[in-house]
Amino acid sequence: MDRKALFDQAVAFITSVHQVTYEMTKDFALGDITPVQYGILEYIAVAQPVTLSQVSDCKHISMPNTSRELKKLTDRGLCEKFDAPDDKRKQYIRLSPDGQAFMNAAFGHMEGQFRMRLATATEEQLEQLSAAMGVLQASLFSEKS
Amino acid sequence: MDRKALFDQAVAFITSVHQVTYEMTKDFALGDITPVQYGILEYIAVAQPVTLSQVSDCKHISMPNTSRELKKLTDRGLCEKFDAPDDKRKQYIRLSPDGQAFMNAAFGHMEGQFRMRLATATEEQLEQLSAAMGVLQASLFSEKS
DNA sequence: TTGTTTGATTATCAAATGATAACTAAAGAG
DNA sequence: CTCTTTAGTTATCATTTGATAATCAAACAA
Repeated sequence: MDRKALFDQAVAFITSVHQVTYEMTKDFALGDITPVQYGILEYIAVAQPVTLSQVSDCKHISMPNTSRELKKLTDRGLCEKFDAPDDKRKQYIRLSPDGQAFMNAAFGHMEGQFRMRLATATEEQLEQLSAAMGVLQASLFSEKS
Repeated sequence: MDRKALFDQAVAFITSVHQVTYEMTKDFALGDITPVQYGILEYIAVAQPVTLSQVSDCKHISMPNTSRELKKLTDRGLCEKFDAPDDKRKQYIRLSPDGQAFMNAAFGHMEGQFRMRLATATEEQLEQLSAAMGVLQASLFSEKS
């Protein structure tokens, strides 16, 4: 198989994923939440409870900046910090009820877009889709390295 | 098929794609080119020649800001503007030789990462991969809407 | 115990990005 | 020929984001 052609296909594919992700999320009102803050909330939503260091590592934001943004978010009542029982240096973070509601709305919006895109798909096509994502995530887009 | 589960899988998948894309590109030296500027160059590379308006539309940057960033890039000798023969209002943009060299290096780096990830894959797996990307791009990540 | 590492905070600064208004010139519509 | 729209530019401003230094307390290692 032609690896160069496969690479070109992968570039086009990645571009499409980014493009479609943008289109599926752009018309959700962030209010006064900045894109970076939204990314943090999204990460907390799927991984909570998390420490500040985890947010810093996973979202590639320096600790001082992570601390700053997270302070803003807690001040706005979207998430809560609580001490780790084992290590008094650590702080865990989770979404507050307001934060949960916000993220539920965000994910709900995304899911709506998602369903629209797949509205006309047959059962068989959905199975194919799931299988295709499985294949890709097991190989090209695995995060083990 | 459970659509909610499929949605969750899609969210995880999209996250992985973004994550891996970041990891494949992060250690390429941008020099004094900013991320937004890099995105513009990448777009020009695959779509050249393009007008300013096209860049603005596709990269979701307002015309004034597109004009500003493109001016910086042409000043640095990475791309060139030339008048459209048919419409004197339009300006086409293409990469300069330096810009081409830069983007060749960038794509070369990405391709290296890409090959590393697929180094142990069998011929059959590569075929599967290509097919999987085809399936996804034809359904979930099509950009027709 | 002393020194070092880790987790987090605050303060400050610089740079990148986004937004808006005002403007020019060419093209197109009536 | 006007009027409007399109393509692009310049200038300016606010905000967001990234980067760095200095600090603190707890944990850990010698």
